Amino acid sequence: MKPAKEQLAELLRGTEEVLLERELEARLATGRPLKVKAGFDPTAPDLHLGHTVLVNKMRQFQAFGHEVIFLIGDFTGMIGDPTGKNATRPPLTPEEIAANARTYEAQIFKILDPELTRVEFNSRWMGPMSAADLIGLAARHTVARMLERDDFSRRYAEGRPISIHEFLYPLVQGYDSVALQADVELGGTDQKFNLLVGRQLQQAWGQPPQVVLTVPLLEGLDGVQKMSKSLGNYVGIDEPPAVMFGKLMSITDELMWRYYELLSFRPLAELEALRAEVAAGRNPMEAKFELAHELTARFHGEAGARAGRQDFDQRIRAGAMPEDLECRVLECAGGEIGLAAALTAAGLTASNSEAFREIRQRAVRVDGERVEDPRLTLAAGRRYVLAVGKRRIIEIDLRPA
RNA sequence: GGAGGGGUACCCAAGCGGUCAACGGGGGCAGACUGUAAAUCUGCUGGCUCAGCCUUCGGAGGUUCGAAUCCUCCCCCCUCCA
Repeated sequence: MKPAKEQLAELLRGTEEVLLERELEARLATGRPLKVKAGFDPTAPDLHLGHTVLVNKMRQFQAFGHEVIFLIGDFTGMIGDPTGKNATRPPLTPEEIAANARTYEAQIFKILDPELTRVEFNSRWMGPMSAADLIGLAARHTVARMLERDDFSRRYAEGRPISIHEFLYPLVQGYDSVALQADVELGGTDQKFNLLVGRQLQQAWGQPPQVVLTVPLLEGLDGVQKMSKSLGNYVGIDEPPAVMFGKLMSITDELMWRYYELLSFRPLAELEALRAEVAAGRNPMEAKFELAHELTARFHGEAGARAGRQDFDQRIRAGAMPEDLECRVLECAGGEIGLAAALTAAGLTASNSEAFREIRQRAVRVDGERVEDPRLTLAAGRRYVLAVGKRRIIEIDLRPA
C-alpha cells in the first residue's frame, strides 16, 4: 500500500469536502484496508457521467487496496430521499431490485474491479429489524438535529408538512454505516447531511465515526446546471460511442478542464502539462479529443473510441454524408409535395413555418444542393436527401399516394 | 377573516386603447468564420395553401370603429396583517 500522504493527495483530487481530513489521514496511516461505502438508489440504475464522479472516487480507493462497498439502498428506496413532495414509494419487488442491481453492476464494473467490489443491499440488515429495534434507532437522534437539514428546516419554517417517515431516511442511511462498520462514506455534496448522521450514529454505537468525503455535482453539457437526464444535458454511460464522443466534443473549452479534473484518470501532473501546452498555443480541440477518447474508451473500449472519433471527423469536421442515412418513406397526394411540407413530414422541422424560415435562411439542401426558392416542390417517384443545416439530415423515398 | 401584488410566447421579463405576432435577456435553430457542434459576429425563433392570411397575452363575457391594454364575473399564484 502506498504511503498515506500519497494516497491522500490523490483522494483529494476533485473532492469537495472531507470531514475530517486528519481522521482520513490517520486511518490511511494504519495501513489496513479501509471499508469505503457509497449508497445508490435502487430505482434509478441509469447512470450518466455525473454519477461516475463518485464511482471514480471509489475506484481510487480500490486502487489503493481498500475495500469498496457498493450499497444498493433497496430498503431506503421504500422511503425515498425527502424532497418535500413525496409520499412513501411503493416497494420494489425482489425481481425489480435484482434486475436493477444487475444493471448497476453492468455499468459500474466498467469502472470498478468486480473482483474487489462488495455489493450489498441494506434490506439485509434492515429487513429483519423489529419495530423495537427501529424505535431504538430513532431514539439515537433528536428532532432538533434532524431539523438542521436545510430541506427540513425550510419546510418546517414555511409550515409545510414533514412526514415522520421522512426522518427515517437519514437514520437508515446512517445505520447502514453502523451495520457495515464503515471507515469512509462517499457521496455527492447534496448528501452531506445524511453522511453526517452516519457519523453520529456510529458514535452512539460505540464505533469510531466514519470519514465523510463529498464530491461535487458535475455540471452538465451546458456548463451551468448539474448534469441530469431530465435537463437533457447529460452523457449517459450506455450511449453509443458516436453519440458519447460527439457530446463530449461539444462542450466549451472551459468545461473541458472541469471534466478533466473530475472524470479523467490521468494524473494531475499530466493535466497541468496539458493545460500549459494549450495556454502556450496548442489547439484546445486536440485536448478535447483526448478527453473524448479516454471517456469513450472507458465505456466502449478502444475500438469504440476510435469509431466515435471517426464518426466525428466524417460527419462534423468534413461535413460528409453519413454512410447509413436513415431513409423514410413518404407518400404524397397529387404526385408532388412542397419542400416545406416534405421537411416537416420527414421530421427535420417542427412545422411548415419553421421549414420556410430555414429555407429563407439558406439552411436547406436537397441532394446536397442549396435551395433558394421556398416554393420548390418535389416530384414523387424517387428518393431525395434532405438536409437542414449540417446536422439534421435524412433520406426520403417519396411515393405517390 | 382583512389588506395588497401578480398571471404575457420554451424560460425570465417589458408593454397598460390603435404604429403589437407583441421591447429586452436566456435558451434553441441557422448563416459566416474557425480550432469541433468551442469562441466571435449576424439572422431567425405562433401557425398556414408564406410578398398574403389565420389564431395568441390565466378563463368566460362586455365596452369600443379598434383591447394584451378599459369594465364584470370566475380560476390560480405570491406578500403582509389576524
